[in-house]
Amino acid sequence: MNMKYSRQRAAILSFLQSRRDHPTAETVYTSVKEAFPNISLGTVYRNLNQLAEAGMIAKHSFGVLNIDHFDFNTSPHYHFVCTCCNAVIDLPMEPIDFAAIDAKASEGFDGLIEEHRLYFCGICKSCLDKTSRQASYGYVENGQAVPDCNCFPE
Amino acid sequence: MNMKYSRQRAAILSFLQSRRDHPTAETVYTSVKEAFPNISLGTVYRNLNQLAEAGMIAKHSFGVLNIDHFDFNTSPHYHFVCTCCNAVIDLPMEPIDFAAIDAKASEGFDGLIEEHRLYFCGICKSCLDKTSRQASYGYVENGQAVPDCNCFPE
DNA sequence: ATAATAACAGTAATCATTACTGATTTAGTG
DNA sequence: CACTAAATCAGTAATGATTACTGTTATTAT
Repeated sequence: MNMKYSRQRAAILSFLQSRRDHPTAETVYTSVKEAFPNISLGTVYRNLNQLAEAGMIAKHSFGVLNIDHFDFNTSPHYHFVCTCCNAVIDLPMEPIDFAAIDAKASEGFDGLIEEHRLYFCGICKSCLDKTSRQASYGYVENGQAVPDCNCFPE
Repeated sequence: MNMKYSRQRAAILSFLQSRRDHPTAETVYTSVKEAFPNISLGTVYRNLNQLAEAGMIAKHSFGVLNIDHFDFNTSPHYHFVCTCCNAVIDLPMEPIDFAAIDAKASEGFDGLIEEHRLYFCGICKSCLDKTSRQASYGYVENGQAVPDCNCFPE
């Protein structure tokens, strides 16, 4: 199954390259639609999956989210997911040396461990700011400030 | 919102308690249906979510799988997901001390990291066995044994 | 140019999960 | 024990992300 060139796929890849956040298929669709008004969401999904399959982009499926995110950056790095606005943000940390942990996991387990998946959850800067701003204006529920976040609407 | 007793919820919880694997809502449904033929899948989902919300069970959403798994065991432990048969298996390892790693993740990041999610992927014992058995019988594709696994059909 | 086939747009289907609705259970009170 | 409020139920419809299908168009090698 050879990969043939297509203008749509090129546009999708180029859009991904231009972004540092981790767009969803829907976001890619909305953007690429500007240059290709007839492009269909299925085409976007198919191409994103092909590109991921070919190792040219990364597809991230976080359990806390029910939507896939795509990343032009395929080098190993870790992600943070904001449980408030669902933003996916790169963590500026060195790759962790997981050798010891993987070894530990393999002990007493008779299957073959091939990889691990790790990500971090919490509240991003924008949501923290919004939360305190709202708290100071009285948007408080049950004694806790209630963030009504859509900091990075996607 | 008080939690009122219900026979259905009791049966769901008791079923979960009886299992060491990590059943899906569908599996719970199929089993509890034997005692409650009229129970509906929606009821199972609602109760599983309620129980998870109350901290009585755990709900695990792994990115590699597109289906939730439920666990009576709420104590901290790590999981292994077989990418071949999709089984979810407890790893018999001590809880990892993540303090240093969490601290590292927080460095240079201006959001609030509240938790991390970690799990391991690979091939479970049953699938490994099946693979080698198939390989010896010639079920080989592209030079690699192709596991056709459904070891733990769920 | 032509022919083979990958890719397309458009649309329908899938699958896990959630939301809605009117009937039934539960649990506290007199 | 009756009664009432509210949680829960069964059944069904809706949702939302993703994939599959189909007939047409674009790409690429000969």
